Amino acid sequence: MGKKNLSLKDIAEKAQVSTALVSYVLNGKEKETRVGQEIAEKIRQIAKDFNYQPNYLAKSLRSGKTYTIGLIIADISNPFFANIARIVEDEAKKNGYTVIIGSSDENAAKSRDLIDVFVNRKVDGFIIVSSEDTEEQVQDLMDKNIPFVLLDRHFPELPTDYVSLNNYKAAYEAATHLLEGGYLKIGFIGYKSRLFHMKERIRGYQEALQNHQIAAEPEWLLEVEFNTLEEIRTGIDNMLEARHRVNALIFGTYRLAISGLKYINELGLKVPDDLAIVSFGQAEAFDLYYCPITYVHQPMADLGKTAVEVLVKKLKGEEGEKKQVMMEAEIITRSSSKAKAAVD
Amino acid sequence: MGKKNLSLKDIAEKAQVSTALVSYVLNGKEKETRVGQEIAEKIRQIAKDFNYQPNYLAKSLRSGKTYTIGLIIADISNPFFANIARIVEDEAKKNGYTVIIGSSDENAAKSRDLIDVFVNRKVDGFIIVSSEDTEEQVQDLMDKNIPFVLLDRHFPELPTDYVSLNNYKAAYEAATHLLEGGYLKIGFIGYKSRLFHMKERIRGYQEALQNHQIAAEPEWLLEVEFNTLEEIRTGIDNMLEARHRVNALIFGTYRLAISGLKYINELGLKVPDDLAIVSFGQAEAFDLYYCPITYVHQPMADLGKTAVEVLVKKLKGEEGEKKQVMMEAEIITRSSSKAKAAVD
DNA sequence: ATTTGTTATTTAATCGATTAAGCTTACATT
DNA sequence: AATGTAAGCTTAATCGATTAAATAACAAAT
Repeated sequence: MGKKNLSLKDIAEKAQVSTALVSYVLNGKEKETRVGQEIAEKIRQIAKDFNYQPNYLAKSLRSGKTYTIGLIIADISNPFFANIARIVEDEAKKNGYTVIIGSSDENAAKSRDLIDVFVNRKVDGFIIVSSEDTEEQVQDLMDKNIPFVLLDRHFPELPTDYVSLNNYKAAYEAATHLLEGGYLKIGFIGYKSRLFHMKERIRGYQEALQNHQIAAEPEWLLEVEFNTLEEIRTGIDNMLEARHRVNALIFGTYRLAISGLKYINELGLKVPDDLAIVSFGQAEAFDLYYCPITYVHQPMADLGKTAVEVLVKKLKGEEGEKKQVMMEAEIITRSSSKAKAAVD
Repeated sequence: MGKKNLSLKDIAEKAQVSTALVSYVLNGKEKETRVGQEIAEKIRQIAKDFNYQPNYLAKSLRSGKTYTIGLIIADISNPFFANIARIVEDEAKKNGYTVIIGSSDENAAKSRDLIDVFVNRKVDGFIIVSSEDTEEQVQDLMDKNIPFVLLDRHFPELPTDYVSLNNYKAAYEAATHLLEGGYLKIGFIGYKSRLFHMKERIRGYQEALQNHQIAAEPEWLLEVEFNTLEEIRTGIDNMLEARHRVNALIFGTYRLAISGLKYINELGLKVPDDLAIVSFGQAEAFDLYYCPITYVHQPMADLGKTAVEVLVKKLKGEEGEKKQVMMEAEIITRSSSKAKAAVD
């Protein structure tokens, strides 16, 4: 109804009391501050009648708290991050926080910009999916005592809170799953990255082969710079050369899998007979593929939820030790990695 | 370096001047306010040395502007909205705005909550993908003089700014495309909704059939309440009954298409021979499907970009008439709607 | 009558920036 | 010498809320 936004002062005038009383009453401090019953009731009524809404800017300026969380991800248009963002949004809301999201495009400079902007806007804390070469930014946050939690990725050499996945184990299990299905020549397509999570996926893949006495050919590991059809094409061609031809492929992210599968379709290869497939991450596309794709299920809901929990606890001052949570992934087996018939 | 955040006052003390001068200089008003050259330089230097960052809360409280845009969408984890969100984020940033995103889940109550929260946080304006039964909320914003632009969906009876798609025409063309390919028995699966954009898609489909002298069977139109396998299954079964069997299907959203295609796979129907397919909206999954899916391409980048432009213009006071932008979709033809051989 | 205590309320500083208005100088003009 | 005026700064109010400290009003105790 009311056109303009009423302030505390307006309510105070209407109730013929000072702003202090109004503030006390509306913030549930009437007991401690001994506000009279009648006056309190009157104030409450007037606030309600005029639909008083406090100005959060003023509140925040005074209290130093904005009840806002900055979420830095690589790209909100990537379903993996979008899913996480949704969980974070919901969990944050449950705790009375609003989320500002920024997409870094895996770019350290953009990430720094976003963090700066969000710090200026006085977010209470950050949830960050780190990009390559952002250790310094993380260190800065620690120096400035700004609370944050790293999500999905972390830097093992930095003593930060984080919530991420046991990528080594997940990759190890993915490879083992294929090996046990009779696929002994397994390729891996990931990103060329200094980021720990990707390194761990590769290490898991490699150690699984080693522990099964498989001597991996160097061509079996492809680390692309970007997810371009160009690179994927060349890499897969390489893996398919006769003298070291792979019969299974693990993709390090679902997007790489989609690019790879497109090319595999082009080549007319049949999954899983010509090539078995396991991918990290889930995708709608995997369900619709003629041969549903086996994937490493990342517990996005748990990841996001836990990250918010850890951060909110820090924000509420219920600190404790560093919270370093490592979650387990689960292999969802579908036909793309069906065990080989006992031939071959 | 500096641990604590310096305020204007701190800078002023270090420079031995009043806060007013510092404010003038750092806001580029030294000319109008005749600040001395030397002092100005000194202030600038000190601000730089100590990496002074203004407190946006204070600025906003004073100016009444937060340079924040509230974006209300149905669900950030839905790629369609996530893509739009990304565009909006980037465009907003170019204009110096930060975006807060909220997911309404197509639910009027949640939508209202989000709007309230964002209004309290004093966003400068809104970009809204409206849910059903939110006309009142839109009207409230108008009454309160809060700038906003409706995106992707609008209410024809409300005189608001909006940026959306010519859904009628897009659906008409989609149906016509199928008709011209020889598919005369076309079903449509959409949502049961009072929202204009969905009604328009249905109308476009229906009028295309009419104008081609096709008498549509009532079973050909399925309006689901929710996107459940249950409803889809029953509906498609219905459309496939012998006496009025369809040979082509239009899906009203990409998610409906994905659900529908899953069931079509289950049934063992071959696209496009048993059933031709056209879907609204694009999806990664469509590329990977054994028979790539023809779809109505929605110009998300243009939609998002234009919405931000329109809103920012309003925010800058460069008003004018109501901006009501209606964009055209484009049919991207793939094999799922390949013209029938001249048999049948 | 004075002190003490309790309850109920107001005053005013504060958060950090912006900005209209006021105050000093210095110097030019009459 | 008196007046005007422009340059260069400072003062202080303001945005809207919170909250420690001060004050008022009144009852009970000394």
